[in-house]
Order: sequence, then C-alpha cells, then structure tokens
Amino acid sequence: MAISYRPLDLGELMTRVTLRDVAAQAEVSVRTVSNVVNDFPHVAPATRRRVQAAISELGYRPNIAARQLRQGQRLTISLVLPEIDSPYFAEIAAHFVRAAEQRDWTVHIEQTDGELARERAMLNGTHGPGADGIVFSPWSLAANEIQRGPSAPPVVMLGERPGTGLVDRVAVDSVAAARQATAHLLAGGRTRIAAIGLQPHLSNETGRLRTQGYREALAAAGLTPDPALEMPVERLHRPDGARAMRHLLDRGADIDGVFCFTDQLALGAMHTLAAAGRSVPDDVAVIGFDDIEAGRYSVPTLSTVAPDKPRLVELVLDCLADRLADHTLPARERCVPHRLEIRQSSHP
Amino acid sequence: MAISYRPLDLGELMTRVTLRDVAAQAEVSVRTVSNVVNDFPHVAPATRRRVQAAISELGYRPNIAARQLRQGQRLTISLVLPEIDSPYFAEIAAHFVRAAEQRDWTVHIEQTDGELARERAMLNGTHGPGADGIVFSPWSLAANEIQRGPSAPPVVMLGERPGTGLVDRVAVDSVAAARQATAHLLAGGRTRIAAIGLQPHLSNETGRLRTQGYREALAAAGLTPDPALEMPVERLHRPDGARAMRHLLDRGADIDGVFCFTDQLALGAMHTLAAAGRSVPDDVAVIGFDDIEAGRYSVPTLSTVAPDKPRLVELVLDCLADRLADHTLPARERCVPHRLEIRQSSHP
DNA sequence: TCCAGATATTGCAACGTTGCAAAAACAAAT
DNA sequence: ATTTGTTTTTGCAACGTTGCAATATCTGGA
Repeated sequence: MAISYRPLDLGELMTRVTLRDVAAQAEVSVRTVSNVVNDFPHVAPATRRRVQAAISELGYRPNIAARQLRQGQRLTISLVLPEIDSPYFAEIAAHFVRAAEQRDWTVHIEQTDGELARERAMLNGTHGPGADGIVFSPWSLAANEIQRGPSAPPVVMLGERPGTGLVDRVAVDSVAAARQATAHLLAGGRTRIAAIGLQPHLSNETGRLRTQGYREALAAAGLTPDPALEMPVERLHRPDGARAMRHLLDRGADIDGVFCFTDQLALGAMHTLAAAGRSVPDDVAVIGFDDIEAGRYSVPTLSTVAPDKPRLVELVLDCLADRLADHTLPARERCVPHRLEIRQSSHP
Repeated sequence: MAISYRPLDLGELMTRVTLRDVAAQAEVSVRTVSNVVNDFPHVAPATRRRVQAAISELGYRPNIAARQLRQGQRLTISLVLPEIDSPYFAEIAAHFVRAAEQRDWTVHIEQTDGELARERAMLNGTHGPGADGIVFSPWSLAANEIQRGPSAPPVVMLGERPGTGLVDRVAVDSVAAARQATAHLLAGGRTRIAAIGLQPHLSNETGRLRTQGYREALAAAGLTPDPALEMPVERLHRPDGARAMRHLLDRGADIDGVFCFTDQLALGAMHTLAAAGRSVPDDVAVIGFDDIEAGRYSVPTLSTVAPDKPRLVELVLDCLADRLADHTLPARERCVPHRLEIRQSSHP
C-alpha cells in the first residue's frame, strides 16, 4: 500500500533561506553571517545579536552539501543489511558504527528486507544518497548479478558469496564452522542430528555451505546423512525455527540433536521443544550459529558458533580503506575467525 | 585506548580525481564526461568507451557533495541512539529506516553508548556529518542541558523527558503503562511485587516515571510499596536483570511477582529464576516493557507492555516534517499508544 | 592630532557538479 | 550544392558555502 505524504518540497524548504538572505535581513555581508554561524571570534557583540536574530526569524539552516563541498569531502559509507532488527545484524551494525566513528567516517544504514530489486539498486548506488563505499550483506542477489559501472563506489561483501572474485568479501568459514558444530554434537553421543536452516529458494550460499559442513561431519563419523532431517526454512527467524521443529516432531522424527544455522532458529526450535515437553539438552541437544546475546540468557543457555564480530568489522573497514586508497587492488576474500561457544543446550 | 589508523587523506583521496581530470585524459569536455557518468543517451559509442576507460584508469568517483549541491539538497536525518544492538532500539531503528525510505529521506545512525559528552555533541550537530534534523533518544542528558544555537537543526526527542517544553518529544505514557502492568499482576492475585529497573544514577526520567506508576498501582490496591522490593540497576540489559533478581533471592525476599522496566531486564530475571528453580509464572509472575521479539519466543513467553512502534516512528517523522516546514511552531509533546500483551509469564 | 596596533567587516574566488541552450558535426533529402 | 533535421559535443553559469587577503573601523598612546 503506497502512502502519500504531504509533499516536502526541498527546493523550497531547504534551499530557500541562505546566508545571502540572512545577510540582507541583518544588513551585513554574507561573510559576516558565516562568521557568526561558525563562531568566529572577531564579531562585534551587537552584530552577532543582529545576525542571530535574522537567523532565527528566517529559520536559516546551513546547507550541508555546500559546506562539505567547500571544506572537502567527509567519507560516507553505506551499510546495506537485509534487516537491522535481526539481532545478528543489529550487533554487527553496532560494532560497525562504533568502528567507523573511530575512523571519523559517516555511516548511513539501508535496509533491503532481502528484496532482490532493492539489493540490486543499492549495489550500484543508484538509489540512496550516494556513498564513497558500500558494505553489503546480500540475501537474494546471485553471485553472477554482481556487475558494476566504472564509477560505482567500491563494495565489500559481508557473508558467504563464494567464487565471485569480482568484489572484496569478508566472511566466516561456514563449512568448517558447521562441521565443527555438528562434530561437537556427535562427540556428545548424539547420532540422529537434524539440520535446520537451508533456504533452497534463495541464491544465498550460506545455507548450502552449512549443510555441506553438516554432512561432512556426519560422513566423517561414519553416518549417512538423512535428507528427512534437513529442514528448509523460509526465513532465519525464531518462528521459522519453531515451525521447522514442529514439523519434525509432528512427523515423529526420532532426533537427539539439532544444528540450527542461526541462533534465532535455534531459539525458536527450543521454544517448540519446551512446549512439546522435550528436555534440552537431555532429550535433544541444540547448537546454533552467530552468538547473539539472547543465547547467553535463554533457558537453557544456547551453544553456538561464535564469529569474532569486532574483528569482522575491522577487516571490512580495512578492506574498504585499502581499496579507497588504491582502486587497482585485486578483489580479496578474507576469513573471520570463529570459535565454538558451548553452553547448556548441548552439554554432553 | 586510542587506535591510530593509516591516515586516509581525503583531500588527496576523494578530491583528486574530478570530471576535469577525466575529461583531460579522454580528450573530451567536462560536460561529456558528466553525460557518460549519468548515462545520458546521446553519446557516441566510441566516445563513451574512451571516457569509461579514462574513468577506470584514474579511478574517478563522483563527488557526492557537489552533486547534491547542484541538484538540490536531499533531506538527511540523524537517528541518535544509545545503542543499536539493544533489541528495542534495533526494532525502532528498523521501523525508522523503513519509514524514512518511504519519504525518500536519508538516515544516518549514530551511537552514543549513553555517554554524556557524546550526547551533548550530537545534540548541537557539532559532531557528525551534519543533518537537517535529529531524532534523539537521550540517556544521560539532563533536561536543563537542552540549549541550542540558532542555526542548530531541529530535534525530536524520543522517550521520557518531561517538562522541557523546548523541543518536540514523542513518548509512551510511562506512568500509566507501569500502573497497568502492575495492576495486571495484582489482578492475578500477586501481592509481593518487586520492581526492577530504576536507574538512580541517570538523569533519565524513564525509571522514575515507571516507579511512580508501579507505586500508584500498589497504593490503589491498598498495598504499601516496599522500598526493599525496588531494585536499582546499572544498565537495562539481561545481565542487570539477572543480577537484580539474584540479589532479591539471595536476600530471601518473599516475592510472587516482578515488574521489569524493560523486556531485557525481564528475560535476565527469568533466567535467574529458572536457575534458582522458581517456576514462572506459578511461583513468580513476570511482566516486562517494550515488546521485543525475544519475549515472544522465550520459555515461558513474556508478558509485556507493547508500545505501538510503527506509530511512534510515524509520529516522530511527522513532527520533524512539520517543524522543517515551519520553524516557528511551538514545541509539542505527543503520546504513543500502548497495550498490555499478556503471555505465559504472568498467566493468572 | 596622528599613528600604530588591534579588532571588525568585506569582496572575490573556488570547491565539483549539472541545467540550459547554443554550437558543431553528421546524415539524409532536395 | 544546399537545405533540413538529427545526433553529438560543448561553454557558461550557478548551487551555498568558506579560505584568503584586503580593507574599514575602532582603541589607546605618543
């Protein structure tokens, strides 16, 4: 549903009152008004008062673009995420904003809701305010769609998107991490281990890579992966995890462990297990992925694969800084370290 | 700890390659390069190729400030939050970005970590990229500190900050909401009800108002508020709620209900209760505030006061739009509707 | 009164881009 | 060869601001 707003005519609204107008009103030069606005010391008190009065009366606000143009560009980075309110992305965004502030960069956050059209628009910087660099966490965008005009801003991809070789990329090693998580459940004596989180409808690689790691671990333990225990989901939120687990239980699947591809899925799955009277970890061991804060305070606390988020963000910003400094660099792929965080939900 | 980064000299980095440089390299006019960059249709294929080659070779990127200056300002709003990764703020930010996109406004997100100095800097727009408007969720800033220069951008305050009358403000009615939440626990037969979440060290009013509502409800039921059951906290996160509840239990407080000033505190408190073997809601009923998504999937699910977040964001943006259109408007205070969301944790 | 030395104010130019409208080059038709 | 119409390219000006350097005004001391 398109909502129409009272049109805010920027041409009239932002541009109308300029230093020139204020100067005319206060009967001083443009330069003097600028001096007042910028708290330049050598302005006579009476003049300053007169100018301030004119500013208030006319409602003058400095034009940011003009100021920036004059003073020299300030570096602006767009952080493009599927959704900010997903805890994992919220935590990434928090680290990102903090790290960017350290470097005196401005961050501008966009949300795509995972929609293909909006992701495509963001990638070329055609939509939005324009940025000097883009950090992009794609969802629907396929690898082969990445093609960019010659004057498009540099992009760093966040997350799994293998084999492109066209843009810089920073991600955890999902296959290895999934293998370790599954191996951990196996080490605890679990043998009927489900996997929740494949998204077959998306071109996103994450689900496929984690499934691969999961299968490798089973195979390494001499078990044959059972396709009936690999549960696809629509999105990666709690409701999807809850639903997937409900399907498993309704179907009478005989499981004693679950590897969920995100903590949110895991928390949803645990919710269903609790409602069904299954004990975690006694009846079913659960492990997730992302190490979101909620997992540290759930009942029981959630075991998880914990990527080093501050490091991830630093790698991304370094990557972008390098590329801004030298646009001829070849595309690089960098790997973020992770570790298993074993808590109650998978306690052996 | 101050980290020093390889200096990214913007003067050299962003400003150096301009249309003029590309034009010289490609042996065409500046205007033709601009035509290529903007996909203007009437450019001969050979010329276009030549210009694109020059762009790639020199690494040209358009100067955003200059473009904006020429084309007319695009409205930019700073959203200043204590922390983005707190679920409540993350959800607010998500609604905010979505609503701003609808209006074709650009959003900058800033994080203060609740630090007084940074809040003060943001308020006057002295730090940061400069914005046409600021939406501000203060934490440490006292009401009497709000004083602004004549050309500072308009501000809308988010959350409790009563009696200032200097800037626009949008908030829920905390006193009424707290009263209703407490009354709900009372209606379930609870009589020894604790309150967790007062922050006596902050000038933030929220805690005081919710405490007031809590006490009013007790008084209305003929009960005398017991100061020993009002637990102060440092921050509003899960660990703080967990700690406060542990203090209560260690002290042997005989409680059968808790009103937590945020859902995060409530989830922490429920964690402690579970660890202590107290059943929620049978032994202790719990109700929170904010309606974060985690509360809908906790075990047990969390009752809460649910502010209408989409409405909150719309009110804020409307407020800002009105003020941008007419700077002489008096400061307004607007109230966001809320409702009780009763789930398992307080089931009667 | 006049001159130095400070303080206060100003005009000009430029930041990099694009709208406008004119000019140049080209192709097709007479 | 000339006209007509179309495609391609260009020069000029302006967006609103501030750095620079110059000028105007004021203050107090000789």
